[in-house]
Amino acid sequence: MFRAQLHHHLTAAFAAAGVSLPEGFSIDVSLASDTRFGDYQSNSAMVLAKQMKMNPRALAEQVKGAFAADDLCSEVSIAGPGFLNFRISPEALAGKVKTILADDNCGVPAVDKPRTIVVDFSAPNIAKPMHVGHIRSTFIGDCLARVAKFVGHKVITDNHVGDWGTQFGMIIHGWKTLLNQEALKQDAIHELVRVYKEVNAATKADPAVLEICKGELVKLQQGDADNTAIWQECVRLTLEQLEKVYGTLDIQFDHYLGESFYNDALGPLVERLLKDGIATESDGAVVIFSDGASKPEDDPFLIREGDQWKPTPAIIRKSDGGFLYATTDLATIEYRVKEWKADEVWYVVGSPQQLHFKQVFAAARRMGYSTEFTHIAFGSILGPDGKMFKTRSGETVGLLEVIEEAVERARAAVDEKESAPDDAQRDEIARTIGGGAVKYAELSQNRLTDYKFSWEKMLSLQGNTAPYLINAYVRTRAIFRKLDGNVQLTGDCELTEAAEKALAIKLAQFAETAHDVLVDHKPNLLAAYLYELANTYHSFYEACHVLNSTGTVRNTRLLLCEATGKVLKAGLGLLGIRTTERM
RNA sequence: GCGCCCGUAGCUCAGCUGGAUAGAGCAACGGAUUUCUAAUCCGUGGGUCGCAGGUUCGAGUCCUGCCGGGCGUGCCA
Repeated sequence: MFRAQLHHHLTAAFAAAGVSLPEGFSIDVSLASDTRFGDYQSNSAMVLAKQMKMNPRALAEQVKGAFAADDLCSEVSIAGPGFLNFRISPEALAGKVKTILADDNCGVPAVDKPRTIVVDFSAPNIAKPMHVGHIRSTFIGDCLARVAKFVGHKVITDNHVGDWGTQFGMIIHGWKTLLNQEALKQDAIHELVRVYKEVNAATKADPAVLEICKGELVKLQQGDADNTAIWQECVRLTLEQLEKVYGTLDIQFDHYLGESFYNDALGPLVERLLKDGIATESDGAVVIFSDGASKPEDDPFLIREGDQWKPTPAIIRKSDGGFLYATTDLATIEYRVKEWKADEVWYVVGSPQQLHFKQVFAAARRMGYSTEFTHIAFGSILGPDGKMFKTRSGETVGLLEVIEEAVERARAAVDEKESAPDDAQRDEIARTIGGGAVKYAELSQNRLTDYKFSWEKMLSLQGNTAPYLINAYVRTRAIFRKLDGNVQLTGDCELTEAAEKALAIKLAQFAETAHDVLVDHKPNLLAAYLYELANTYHSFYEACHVLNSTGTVRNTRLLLCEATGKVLKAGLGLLGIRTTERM
């Protein structure tokens, strides 16, 4: 990629200019903040001059004089206090366009050292529907897994479903007393939720019911055959329905190892932690306290109370003998490291669980695991009142409901345009556009900030949306459809018009973007890039007519169209969004 | 109380390890179509980047304090 090439040449130029870099200093090359100055820029001369108390402008001149990459850059200039600006030569751009067309990965280089990365995301609960609150983890996790795989990592996706927990006491009791078999066949999750809610209400009215539920839970935990069978059926029915949802979302998992998968490992794990002195007993529970290895302010097991530090241990076994999700998470780590040889584990889970993960990761390190754990946190989707969507409150919007509404609206737009001859095709187009719109609404957003859920946002088909990007792709295809196979593309590629060059440089930057997404695990960088690419293509499309042109100009533009279509399709694919040939 | 996160245009949001005149979309207004899909393009207006200090050639970005909001903080996940 150009940025890496420039970085290489610039580093050499600093050395050739006789500048020795301070320890730990790395030269920066970034996209130009304003394309009037160039395609790429470096601020390193200014930063370095400051550190070394030199004149930044003079240092920049020195480096510029030593910079040798005539084949890559048509222009190197210095501006302001010492910005180094680089313009990529039309020849290099043309070469890159051809590389994108020839390469399966659109010219995106693979990482030097592929790693085995487990991505843990989505994690819905059994006997509960997926609601909009699951959007973030599901879409972000899927996207990051796709990108990681795309750049050459070995990726294992694992859906850590919530298939074990205290709610099963109530569900089992409800199953035995309130279940409607017909309704269960119709919509299993819906019926399970109904039963759960009814029992939940009953326990509040009558403490005796609560006792019965607790009894059912204990029986389940002790391996009672009837209750185990009911639980297994709940899991089976829910997963069956979830698979359909994931199917419509184009999301796949390599594994569905839910919490229950680790049940047998929990007891021995706690005993081992006790034996190794990592965990201790406290008030009847087994907990992990601080080991004092890190500074108090960095210690996840300490919290400041007034002017002293008070312990906030991770509890791994309750005083009643029950285990908690910290226990399960530790057992899960052991499995992923031992069985899958994971180098990294990414947890795509909301930011409220920050402390929990800090503790779990710290405990895992104390257990001797050097695996790199990352909590890929995200903000909350808020209700119209600005408060969190609560899982319990029932006032949530279903994930499928949102998708269906989006598809319906897209279908109306498709009908209006009459872009496809028959019904089945229009349905397919509407699904692509509607589903894509919902995904894009999420993925184009910075994951760390909260945002208010709005139908308008999720369903918008105008502006910076998936339909806009898909439309750009459709336009690339329409041109080739018009040619009806009557074209023989050659290697002739001469970029002369500003719009052509702008498009070519944008295409080239897919490589940088694909890698940048993983630096901070931010899909919105990819979405922003694709939006810019589509925007640049639309401008090119208006400025440079393709089919009316001839000779090399025509061939060049056709190459640009082909490359744009290819990158858009690949990029949207990384967001988990499909494309369509017409719309 | 303490910790973490957030506050940017009327609304929804970008803003990459500090960089050039703070950008998009929606909404508003004005243009563009005998030509490759107008779900498009081009343009106009719109800002005390919560407030006050500080660091420096340069701060939306880093530091301190304050205001406002959210989340978390020993036996739910």
